[in-house]
Amino acid sequence: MRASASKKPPGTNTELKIKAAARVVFHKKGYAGTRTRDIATEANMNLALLNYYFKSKKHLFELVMLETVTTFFQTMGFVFNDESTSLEKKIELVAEKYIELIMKEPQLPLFMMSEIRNHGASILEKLPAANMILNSVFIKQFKEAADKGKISEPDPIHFLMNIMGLIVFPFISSPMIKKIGKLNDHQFDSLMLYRKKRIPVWVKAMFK
Amino acid sequence: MRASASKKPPGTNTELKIKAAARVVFHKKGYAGTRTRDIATEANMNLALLNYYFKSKKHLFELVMLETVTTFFQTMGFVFNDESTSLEKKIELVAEKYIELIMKEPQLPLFMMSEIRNHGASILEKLPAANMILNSVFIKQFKEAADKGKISEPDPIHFLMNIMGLIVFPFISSPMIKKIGKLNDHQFDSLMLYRKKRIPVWVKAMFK
DNA sequence: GTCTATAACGTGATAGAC
DNA sequence: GTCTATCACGTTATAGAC
Repeated sequence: MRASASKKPPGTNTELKIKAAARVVFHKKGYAGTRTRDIATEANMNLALLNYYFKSKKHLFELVMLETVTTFFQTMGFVFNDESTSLEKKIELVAEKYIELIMKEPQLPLFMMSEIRNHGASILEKLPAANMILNSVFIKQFKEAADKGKISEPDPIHFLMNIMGLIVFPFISSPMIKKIGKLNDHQFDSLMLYRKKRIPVWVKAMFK
Repeated sequence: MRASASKKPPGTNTELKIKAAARVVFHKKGYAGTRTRDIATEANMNLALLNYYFKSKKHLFELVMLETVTTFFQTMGFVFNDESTSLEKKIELVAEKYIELIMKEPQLPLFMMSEIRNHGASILEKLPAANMILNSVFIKQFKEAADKGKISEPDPIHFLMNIMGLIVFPFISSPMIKKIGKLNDHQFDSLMLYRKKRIPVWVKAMFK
């Protein structure tokens, strides 16, 4: 006999299954490209259940989107606001955490970028991501290093763009990369694991 | 009195207008997100004309897509296969040409990546892009430099990913970048112009 | 070639039985 | 809570007049 163990209501089982299926399909096909029927099928559920648990396709999408974007920025937030790690260590951790995250969910970056372009402002408004980053320990450490002349580029926005570009771009362009490099999925993953170690080295060299 | 100047039939005027409108709308909203009515409106045309000149939405899309992808890779092809320029010069030219191209059409990279993910293989099969790059003068020069120990990373695929990541990622993530950096459109463009000069420097430092 | 009207179909959502 | 059947609507595509 199982006691009702959790403190917060986790939602029913079917509700969770639907949301998980929605995540998979939305991430793969985007909002405009997914059919609610695809989600139902992916969840092994009836179509009517989608509208019973979640009012509409739009509402379900917004739930998924918010969770996805939150996850993405939290990964950065945890690393960037750790008082106990150095600037160099933070670069290593960001590369490590993001490459691990995206290897588990390769669709994530392209999904986020596409849908933010389409549904734009409204998504980003809901998140305190901008200030979370601007006021982070990371930025403070970066500016200190820049003031001491240890960094050749004073604007941290380039630092951020470069790190994230090196991490994220290969995943976004993976079909092309695989084609050009004549790589299968496994070989592509190996390259990304290799980059996990090399990106911090490259970044340090760039800004030295 | 205008002579019929061109050698190849350019298509009628309305046909070209429709295709131009289709490019704009498809680039902005993607295949699944665009309505044929949107294209007709953008072109100031009647909806029926779309199907008269181009058989279907899908067919029109494939024309646009092929032209877009071709343009994208040709930009790389011209630079990479110039026998008269050095490896270093090629890096400068790629950064310059792509940043200029994408500043004129900011939707281009995200459109390409998204639609290649969806309609996948079929698009890339039509292009000899992979071999064009692999057999390029650029790759030859890269390998020569690597053999002489002038480059710390022997696999050119990382070189390519890094250059393109530094160039393309900021555009793909521009809504986030603008939010995080509290930038307006003009300030964002200034950053990209700055990067046009800096990316070659960064790339050289990375692989030295 | 261009237009209006409409057919044919797909999709989001709901009613109502169980 | 779950299912089947169906509605209401938007969208692509075409028929047919001009």
